[in-house]
Amino acid sequence: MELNDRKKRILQAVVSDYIETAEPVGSRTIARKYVTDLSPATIRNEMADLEEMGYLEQPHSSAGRVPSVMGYRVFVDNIMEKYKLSVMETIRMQEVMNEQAQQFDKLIEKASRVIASVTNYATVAVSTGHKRSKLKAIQIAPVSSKEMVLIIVTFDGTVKNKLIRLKNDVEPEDAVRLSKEMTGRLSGLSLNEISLETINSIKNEFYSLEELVGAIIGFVSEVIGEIDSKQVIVDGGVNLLKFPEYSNIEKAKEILEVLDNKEQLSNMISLPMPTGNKVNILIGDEKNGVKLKDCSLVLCNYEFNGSSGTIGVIGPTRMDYARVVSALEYLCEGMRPQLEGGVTKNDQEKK
Amino acid sequence: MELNDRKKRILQAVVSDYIETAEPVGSRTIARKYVTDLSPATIRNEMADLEEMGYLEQPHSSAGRVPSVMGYRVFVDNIMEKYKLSVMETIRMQEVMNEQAQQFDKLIEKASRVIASVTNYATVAVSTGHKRSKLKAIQIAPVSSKEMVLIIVTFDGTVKNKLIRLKNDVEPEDAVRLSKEMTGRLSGLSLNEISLETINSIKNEFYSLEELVGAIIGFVSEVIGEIDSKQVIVDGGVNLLKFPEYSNIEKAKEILEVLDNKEQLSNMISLPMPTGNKVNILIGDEKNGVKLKDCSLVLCNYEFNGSSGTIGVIGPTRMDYARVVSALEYLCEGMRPQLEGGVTKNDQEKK
DNA sequence: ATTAGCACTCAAAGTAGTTGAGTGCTAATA
DNA sequence: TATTAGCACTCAACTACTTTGAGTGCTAAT
Repeated sequence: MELNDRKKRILQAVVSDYIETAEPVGSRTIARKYVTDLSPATIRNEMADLEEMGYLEQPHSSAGRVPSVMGYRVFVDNIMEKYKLSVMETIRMQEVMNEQAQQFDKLIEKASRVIASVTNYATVAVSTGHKRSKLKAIQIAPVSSKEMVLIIVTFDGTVKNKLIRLKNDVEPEDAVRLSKEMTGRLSGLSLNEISLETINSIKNEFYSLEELVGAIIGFVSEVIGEIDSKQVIVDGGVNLLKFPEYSNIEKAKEILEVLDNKEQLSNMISLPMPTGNKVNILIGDEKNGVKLKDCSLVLCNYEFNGSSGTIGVIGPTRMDYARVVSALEYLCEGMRPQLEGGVTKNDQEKK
Repeated sequence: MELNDRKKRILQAVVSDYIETAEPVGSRTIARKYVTDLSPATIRNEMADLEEMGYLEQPHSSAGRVPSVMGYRVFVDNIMEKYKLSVMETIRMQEVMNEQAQQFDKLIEKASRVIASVTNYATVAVSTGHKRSKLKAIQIAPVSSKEMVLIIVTFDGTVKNKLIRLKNDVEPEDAVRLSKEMTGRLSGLSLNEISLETINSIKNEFYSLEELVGAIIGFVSEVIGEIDSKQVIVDGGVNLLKFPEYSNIEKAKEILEVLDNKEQLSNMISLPMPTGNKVNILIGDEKNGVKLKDCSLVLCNYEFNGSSGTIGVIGPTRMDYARVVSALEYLCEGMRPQLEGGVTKNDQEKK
């Protein structure tokens, strides 16, 4: 049997209505609200076909139809129309993009927050590719003779700092010299390219600053660890509670617990880097080993000053895919490298 | 009527059992499990008295008794026995205290996490008193000739940084000079004592570095803003979902939404600085304007290198107060100033 | 090919009836 | 006089049964 035009129209009606109401959709409803040129009986016949083809399901024999995972799939891939973001929505997203464009880590945090609030689902973001981000500078800023702030800056604009207290005095000049030297030797290397030999040679050269050098090395490895164990940001978990699919606590707990488990989330999101920075939609079934039956996940990759990552929206399978996709695309597009005086795509569109 | 010893025993039984089971407690249960030397009938009479006195309530006429807010109050103030923390519990808390003792902001984050996981309720922490924390140093660390990391360090060990990009080149020497000068002039001042005049005089003196000085001033005011608008940390919200009082979604949503609203939380927690760093227990009724009827809040103040704050546990009124109080007291005690070589109270106890 | 009509299905909502944990009161007991 | 056994009473929670209505599939008419 072929998915002809009429069948498509009816499938679209079922999915759209179900997305809106969360109730099984009957033939009458469709005839009244969507496909007014056909009678319920005809629609019933078509729906029976669609069910046979695997696009629809019936919760029980006298209920309306509900989209199956396959149904959502073709809806998302072939039927769904592009959602046009409202002005308010674009403004809210742009505000964030403009505000804090320098610091990678903060940027993602803000981005997650907007996406959660614009889509009304939950957001998850991880920064991968980070690993490859190269060291730009190591700075030692003396606070007092025994206290230093260590700073590591990478090429993507991530800044990590640590306040340390030393037992021995260190002259500010020495600190400056050391940081210059370390920056010189280590700059351009990716964080995990820094070898023990390099470190040791610095250690030998600055044997008088042994304690400080030790602290720096400790900090560097700490930062490597931190950056490698990708940062996972979650926002908008509570949003999900307003959907009827989570009105029973067990379901709600299930998903909120997943959102609380950064480890698991990271696995779920970061494995399946799909094509370019197109959005990728995972529906229903198990996603990367994490089983969240009735959830969908819309993922989008972003890039920013050489670092990249994935930001995703988690919600019920009955998610407003069109809106979510548009929002994510707009945001990720707007997050492309912001070089000095650079113009992002969204800016251009506005003109 | 007087709250004699026998009544106290029975009240204790009711509260303890209700805390454990979340079910109304009947006279038989008490006679079997707690007050074995009295018959159910006698206990019934006493319970009727306790109800008349306002310490107990009946959900309906043929149910057992449940503690009233007043009942919890006297339980907490006069009846409850101190809970002795298990070794595991103390170890878990100490690990955190020792690990990241230098940086104030990170410390509180970790502390919240442990408390949530040790108590199995939700934790909320704010850092107040921060406002009074004094500026220790302003550092400018050049990354390249056009990029600088600005760093502000306060006396309590808070470090804030920001990566900025300038239009004009700045010589590293100038940056060093400027940061020395600014540290010299501003160090020791609390963040909101920094006056416009001081700022302007620096601006005049370093007119050639106008852009950089401008950026720094912007950053300083940003940091003041950030520190004044207290940082609110929340953890363990999902923990609450396992309690039957939140098995209906509306209730769950209500409390999780409060936990999501940092503004509201901050008001709820930070207003009622009670005596010293003793714990303070708010039961049931409205707390500082936020109405969360069936919740209790156990608060404890901490101090750390001159900054202070409040950490609190939120849970159902039927909370294991004794355990929560002990955990909070232990933790806040352990968080006292960690000066070089200093010994905290908990360390001493161990010996 | 479409549709009106009708019998059929089944979850959800409503209606009793039953059960059992718990109470309060009274009269017997230590 | 304080305690307790005994008993009638209450009421949420559970079960079993009925009703309702939205929705279906099939058939015969258009």
